[in-house]
Amino acid sequence: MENRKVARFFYDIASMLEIKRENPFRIRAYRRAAQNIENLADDITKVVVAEEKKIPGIGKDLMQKIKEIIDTGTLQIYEELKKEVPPGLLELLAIPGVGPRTAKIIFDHYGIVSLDDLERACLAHKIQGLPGIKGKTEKNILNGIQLLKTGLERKPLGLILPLAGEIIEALKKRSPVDRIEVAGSVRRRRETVKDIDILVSSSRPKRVMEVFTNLPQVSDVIGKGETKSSIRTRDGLEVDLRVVEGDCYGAALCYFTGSKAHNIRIRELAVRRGLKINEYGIFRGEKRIGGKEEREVFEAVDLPYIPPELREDRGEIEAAMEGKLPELVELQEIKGDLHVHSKYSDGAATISEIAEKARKMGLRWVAVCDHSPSLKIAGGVSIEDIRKKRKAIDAFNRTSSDVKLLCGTEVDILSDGTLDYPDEVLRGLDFVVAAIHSGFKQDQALLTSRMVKAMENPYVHSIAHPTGRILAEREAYALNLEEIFAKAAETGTCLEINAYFKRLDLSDILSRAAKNKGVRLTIGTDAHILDQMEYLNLGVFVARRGWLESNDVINTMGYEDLMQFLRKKRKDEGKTR
DNA sequence: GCCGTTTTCGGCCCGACTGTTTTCAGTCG
Repeated sequence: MENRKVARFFYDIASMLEIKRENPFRIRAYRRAAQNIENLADDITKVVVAEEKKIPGIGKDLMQKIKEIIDTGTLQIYEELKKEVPPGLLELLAIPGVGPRTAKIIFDHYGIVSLDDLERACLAHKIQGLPGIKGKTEKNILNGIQLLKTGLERKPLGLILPLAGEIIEALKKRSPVDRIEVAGSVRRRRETVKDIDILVSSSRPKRVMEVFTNLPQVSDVIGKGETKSSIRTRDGLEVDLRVVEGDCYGAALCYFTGSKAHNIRIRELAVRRGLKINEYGIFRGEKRIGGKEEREVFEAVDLPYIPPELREDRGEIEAAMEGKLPELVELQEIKGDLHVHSKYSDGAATISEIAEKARKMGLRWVAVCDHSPSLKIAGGVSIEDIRKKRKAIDAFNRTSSDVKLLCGTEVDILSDGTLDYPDEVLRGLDFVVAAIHSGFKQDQALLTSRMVKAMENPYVHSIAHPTGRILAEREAYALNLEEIFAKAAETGTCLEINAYFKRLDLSDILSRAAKNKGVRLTIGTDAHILDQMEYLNLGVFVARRGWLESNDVINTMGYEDLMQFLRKKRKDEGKTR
């Protein structure tokens, strides 16, 4: 999508203006615009052409600049700024502890524009002695560079949640906490997170800090104070703990949950009402008028409660004002998993083990989707074996009343867009999810046409991991998503939210875009071992962050309704054929 | 540069911490 490219221009302009010490509010305007463009569910190019939708934070001037980027591929003001502020200088801003002021001073004196050059200069002690910089700052810069190099990168939520849970349980058990919750991006369920924020209320904060900094998971104590301590875990993750008084727990929870952009909007609303909101409560003048519960913060600015997953300033404030917040799908509403592998292909579990696991998780049905023959490396199921699987699943279903299995497949979309099983075979299956596993490097038109062709098949119910991206490993393949969404809506094909912790594909933003185009979503864990079925919650988090309601997600259907729904596409297609 | 249930001009979120400072600037979340 173009959105990220356009946003990049504005982010860079903001940084360059910052280095030039321009008007801070102008800088903020560029940043906010960049963020809003990045978070836009629709293609910015289309929005600009249509001119019907107002993007918050983008007025006449910035709209003109977006047009310029789309038309010419660049921006005049950007090119001019680049002459004054070399792009390399922006890299230095990525170092924790180095802001625009420090970067500028270093550049002005030594012309340094790269991490390596700055590291050498620090080691040679050439940085201390510059105006406002002494030994300690120099050392901090070095630490910052080190941190940046050794991976300050974000980690997948799925890996972090269990750790956050462990720490919270340990604190509950061993220290005098009254209330305790995870905050920050973990609470907002972002797909990746940089650190874990935990909020506690306690009458004995010192004791809580003591226990926290001595947990077995701790490798270093970064800082330890009365109200805030930070540690690094053995796998290099930073965990911040904050302790507040019970009376301001709600205000603090809001504050530490963020996002920052969301908080700013809420506080702006407070200012207009003559109020002040901070982490210590809600204030009218000097007088505290609330803050014990999170709900009070929203009430103070005349808004309904906004779930943490929506707090990204992606339109949730406006929606809340108009009473149009979505009723987000809940984990408890999910009746089954639409993508699990069994021993028939490369999964580790038998169908009865899968059903037993589903039973334990409180699910009512599971679609067992094994690979098709061309995916030899994953033990693709031959046509002969698929008949055996059909019989085994039918036999299982006859004896099981509480959990049902669907005989499914994850059929390969071959490089010419045909499917890896003939229609006669697909017709005999309950659920068909189609996926691209080869030819990732094909050009956009070809990849898109493969997927479109698959969706036109009346037996294909959903497309697995539609963009192919893998967090921190592989970019999405080149697809025309506008076309994919339109075709999905037209043919009644669903798109998958793959809940495997490294995929989460579709993403939150794309799920929302798909929904807006009239597409329904399926959630599948893509589990290859039983434990991975528990990633189902990650899929729900993506759905919630994508503003999806229960009706948008097929997994909320009971078994009978689901089977009826799955048969429907075939009939509808049959009519038009 | 945006934006308006006090405003089309004059505002624009809030506080903590750190390092460098004799009262504050820079950075961060």
